[in-house]
Amino acid sequence: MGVYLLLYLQSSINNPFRYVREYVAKVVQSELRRLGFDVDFSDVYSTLEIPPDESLGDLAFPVFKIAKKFKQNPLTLASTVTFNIQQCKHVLVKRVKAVKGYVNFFINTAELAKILFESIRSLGENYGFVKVEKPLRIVVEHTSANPVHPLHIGHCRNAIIGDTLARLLKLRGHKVETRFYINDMGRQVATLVYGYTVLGKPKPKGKPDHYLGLIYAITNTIIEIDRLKSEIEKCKKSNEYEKVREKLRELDELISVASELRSRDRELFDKLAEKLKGRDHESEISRLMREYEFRESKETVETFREVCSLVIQGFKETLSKLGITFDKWDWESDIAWSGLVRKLIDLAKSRNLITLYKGALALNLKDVQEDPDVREKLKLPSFNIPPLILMRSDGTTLYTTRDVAYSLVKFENADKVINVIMNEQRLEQLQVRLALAALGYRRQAYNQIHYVYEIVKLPGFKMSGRKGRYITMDEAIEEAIVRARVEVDKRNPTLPARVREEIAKSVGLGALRYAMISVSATKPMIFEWDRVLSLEVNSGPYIQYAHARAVNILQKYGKPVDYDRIDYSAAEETQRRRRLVKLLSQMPEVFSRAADELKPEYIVEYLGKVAEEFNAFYTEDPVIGEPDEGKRNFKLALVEATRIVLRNSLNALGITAPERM
RNA sequence: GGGCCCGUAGCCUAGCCUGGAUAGGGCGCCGGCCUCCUAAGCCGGUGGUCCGGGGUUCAAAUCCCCGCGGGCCCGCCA
Repeated sequence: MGVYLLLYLQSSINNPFRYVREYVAKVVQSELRRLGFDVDFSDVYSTLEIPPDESLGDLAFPVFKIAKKFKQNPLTLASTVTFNIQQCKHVLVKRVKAVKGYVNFFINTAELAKILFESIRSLGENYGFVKVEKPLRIVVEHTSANPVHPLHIGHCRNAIIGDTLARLLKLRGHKVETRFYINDMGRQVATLVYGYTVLGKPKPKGKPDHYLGLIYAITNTIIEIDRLKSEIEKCKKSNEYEKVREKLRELDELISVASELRSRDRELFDKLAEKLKGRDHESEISRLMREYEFRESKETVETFREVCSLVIQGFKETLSKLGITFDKWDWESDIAWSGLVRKLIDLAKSRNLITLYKGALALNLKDVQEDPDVREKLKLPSFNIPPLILMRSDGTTLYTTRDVAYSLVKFENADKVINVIMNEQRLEQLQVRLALAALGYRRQAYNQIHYVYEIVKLPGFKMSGRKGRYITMDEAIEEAIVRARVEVDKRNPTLPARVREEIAKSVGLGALRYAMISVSATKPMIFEWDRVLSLEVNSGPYIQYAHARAVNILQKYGKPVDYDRIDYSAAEETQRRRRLVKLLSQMPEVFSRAADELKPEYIVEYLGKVAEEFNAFYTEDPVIGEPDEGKRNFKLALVEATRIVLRNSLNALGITAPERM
């Protein structure tokens, strides 16, 4: 028992269910050892599982592996172990039963409840957030949308995933830094600058990112149309009619895009079309890019910065509505201007890694791909990744090259870097890591995680910033709040307007955040208002509602819970109470796994279960009306524990827990 | 052509990494429950070739191989 006591002191107070596992694992291990089977504690611990049906038990040890290892009949072994365990008394174990090769344990829930309540009482708003022993410095780069249009619902998924990961890691005890990469050197920003300049740099009407986004989409579409038209002429001259037909179809599509855009702001569209007429777009945009990268023109530099700053101002406004902020905003151009990109190219030269690919300066990735250590650590696919082109013929650099440099910047003060970037960029992200490895930056190559998420589609089509076809994040947020407000007004017409508005915000934003992480990131998502902004079961509001009910009971009761007069036998009286006690004790485990494996959806799933159990408990087991004082105190403590678990878990996901709704 | 991701009831989704006991939820549909802590709720019913076929294993939704369907990538774009 001395060992158990020690374990109790170590882990029970902040992680009740883990303590139960350790306790049971210890019991199993010592029985097996007594029988002459030498097994590791950690093996037994990790083999324990929760039975599919609680009538089988609360925790189970399948003996199959061990039976095989020691050449025993699994059924007999399970029975023997069970019989032996039954010979001693174990505080936390109520009953043991052997079933078809499993040793099934029934937990003494009254004892578990004691530990749980003690933990809740002493930790309160920190309950569940178990810290890692060795904190890491972790950078989470996310959102990083091109500063040429407003954030749309695709970025919304990215932002919410990234922000949630950062929250989890921070609560886990890591030192987290969030970063936004401002991709201001690409062709896209140059295109916007081009359109913005020919218009005479107009002052934005309305939200700047929305206004500039429209200018960008119009400029881009007109350029594309002009390009297609000249290509069609070329093909006609060379009698390539198949191609002509194909391009005409493309042109048709673009013209309908143009008409959509024109209907959004006729005056702006016509003016832009007028100003762009007859210009050589390609060479003007290339000139702008050159002038910016090499800082050849002060005016160009200022215009690029001005345009990006305006859009970013819009980003910040949007993100702040969801409570998302960044520690650092990194300008791609700053990295290029710092000379770091140049240094990397020199490094590649000195290491003899430069090759010519398609006539351009490129990084040889052949040797690094053959390194078995690299192959394994980077999980390389079984095909050859061609050399990475570092520079255009005109001497300007490319996105991927600058991204390699940016990786080094992110790693300056970090042990690990997590990039939340869509699936489309998988190969590019792999190339970055491969390039890092080739250049000798193994630490960076191996500790950079590409956190992949799939794009968000609209029911009919794919969103496109270039075509101006998107649902903006601002619209989504607004709509979410509006929908929630309708419900709040219906249910609580007597509350002051200010309070109703606050609840509507909490519920609407909660629904949005919950929906965005309740689907695994690698699954494509189709955005439908009714699904994303659901206010029903298995939604953010469902969880919040359970929380509000818990708060309501405690408020109605009006006094603090009396933990000294609890009749713990109440814990064993109903299945519902047992389940709640077990579930609530599991929060620390669930949270830790979610943070360590970067899977916030574990918490979503867990919250669903807790809310469901609590709602059922709420309807079938009156708390305040309980006549027996000891039992009433038990129930009150259970409600308090539920309240804290729900609130803490919601907060970990960036969702607020309203006290009433 | 090559590579990566996804495929679980009419629809959405968990479980897959680390194989275990009758595959969990939700939406929808059908039927019940507010003189009692907020019905954004609860209870019951309906609905499954876990894409298909092989293999490994005492045991496969889960691991391996071969296919099928959908998405994405393979640019001196980002």
